[in-house]
Amino acid sequence: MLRFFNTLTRQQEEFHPLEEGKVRMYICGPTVWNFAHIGNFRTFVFGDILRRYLKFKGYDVTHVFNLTDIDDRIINEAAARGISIDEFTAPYIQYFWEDFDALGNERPEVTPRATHHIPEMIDIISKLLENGHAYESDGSIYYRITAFPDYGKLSKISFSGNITGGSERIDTDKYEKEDARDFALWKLVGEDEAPGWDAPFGRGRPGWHIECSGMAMKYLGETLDIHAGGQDLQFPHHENEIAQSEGSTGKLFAKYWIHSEFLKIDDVTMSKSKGNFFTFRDLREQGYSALAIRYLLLSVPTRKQLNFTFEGLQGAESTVERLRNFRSLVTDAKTSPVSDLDVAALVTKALADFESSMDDDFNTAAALAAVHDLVREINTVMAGKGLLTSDRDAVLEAIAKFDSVLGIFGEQDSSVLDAEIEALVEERQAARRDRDFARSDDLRDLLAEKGIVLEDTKDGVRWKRK
RNA sequence: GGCGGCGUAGCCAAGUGGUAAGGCAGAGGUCUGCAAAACCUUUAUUCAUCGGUUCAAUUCCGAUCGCCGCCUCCA
Repeated sequence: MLRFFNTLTRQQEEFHPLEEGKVRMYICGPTVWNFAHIGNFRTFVFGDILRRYLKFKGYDVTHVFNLTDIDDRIINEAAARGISIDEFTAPYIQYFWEDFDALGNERPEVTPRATHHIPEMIDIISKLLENGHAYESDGSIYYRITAFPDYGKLSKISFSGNITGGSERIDTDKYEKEDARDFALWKLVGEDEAPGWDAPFGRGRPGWHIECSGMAMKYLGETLDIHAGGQDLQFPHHENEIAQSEGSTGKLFAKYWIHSEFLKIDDVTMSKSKGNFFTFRDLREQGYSALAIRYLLLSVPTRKQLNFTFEGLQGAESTVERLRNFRSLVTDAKTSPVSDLDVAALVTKALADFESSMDDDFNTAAALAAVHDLVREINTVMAGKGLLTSDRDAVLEAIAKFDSVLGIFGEQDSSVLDAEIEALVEERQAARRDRDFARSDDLRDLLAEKGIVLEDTKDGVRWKRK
């Protein structure tokens, strides 16, 4: 049974079964023209782990991932250049997906553009106006928080001494709102002064929370199973989504909320405002592999902050290499009629440990420990008497299962070398047989330059791509 | 001011009321022409500090110190 611990809302104090073997999940992505930094991608990698694991458990997953394009800067900039919003955002979106794919993430089923869903947003706002959860003021539409007593249930924010009262950040006179906490659903823009969309309640632009309610409910229904995103979105974004959605439907909006914690760089939180952020591509350009970056990002459970260090990234590089070596060693393992250990039992235990760890609120650190335990145990068996044929197949199957969730083993190297390389390997083998080690070492260096690393074993030469 | 999180070996870290997973790095060894890979051994009498509860606390409670976040565009 899948359990989601560390529940954040009153709704989650009891377990909501995921019905009908189906999971509908929604993740808030970044604004498209921001260059998502590596901390952003932690959230997206976890979203990917989440959907992969649910599929592993046999659920049919529908995953909606929103890269938002409703942003005043985008709308204004596109208008200033005389191009459509889609034309303006296309290169940014492409750039994002390149990184997303390179990190080994599966594409979500639905990746909607907010600007293509204005009617859905208008529909929700109209309902909220009808049932008294929203009001018009000075041409704009605001959400009436006093009409939604549950407001604050997700973030457990109490407004007793908070925003309504003494916060210096809110200038209550600046807004024509009934209550300082009320937030904009629809922002009026003048007839010709700026780009906007026509609505029954006037020409304007959506507020920055309504898009997620609109798209989530359009594609996933009025009640979602899982809603995820970065921790910083919990308040106010997700709180406001709940208010909008539940205010308009009267139904539970999301059964589970999962918030990814921030990334720290040498114990300082990475953020745009601090300017201490770097992107996935920065790390790639420094020579780190996508697999190692992915490994590092998922090596700490998503609800805890991860302290990102280059020492740690280098360590992840070594770890990923060890995992890849392991799969390669098992694939090529010479089978033996006898074995030192009950490998079938080890595999069964590793799979069980992996699954129970993941079931426990997606404890990836513990799940990885199960993988590493099996790797060490099987390496020991291979270093001893060897693997039974059936055991080798069982181990390879287990690796495939682990990796269907984690995606950290990467592609398996092609088993075919091109003829030129093949000839060089043969030549080196001949030199070794003749004990011409100088020649043999030269050839090994030459192959290394061509990206082929050789390892001599008692069963012959092994090679892998660097 | 309101709300929340964290402090475990050189580094990244899991975890539990009964006495510390895993990875990286380090040291020694096995194997090897060398290298690489792999294996074995080893690295926290201790989980920020001080109290309390308990037969027993790293794990519960309280206090203290330190660090981080949300409340404001960022995942």
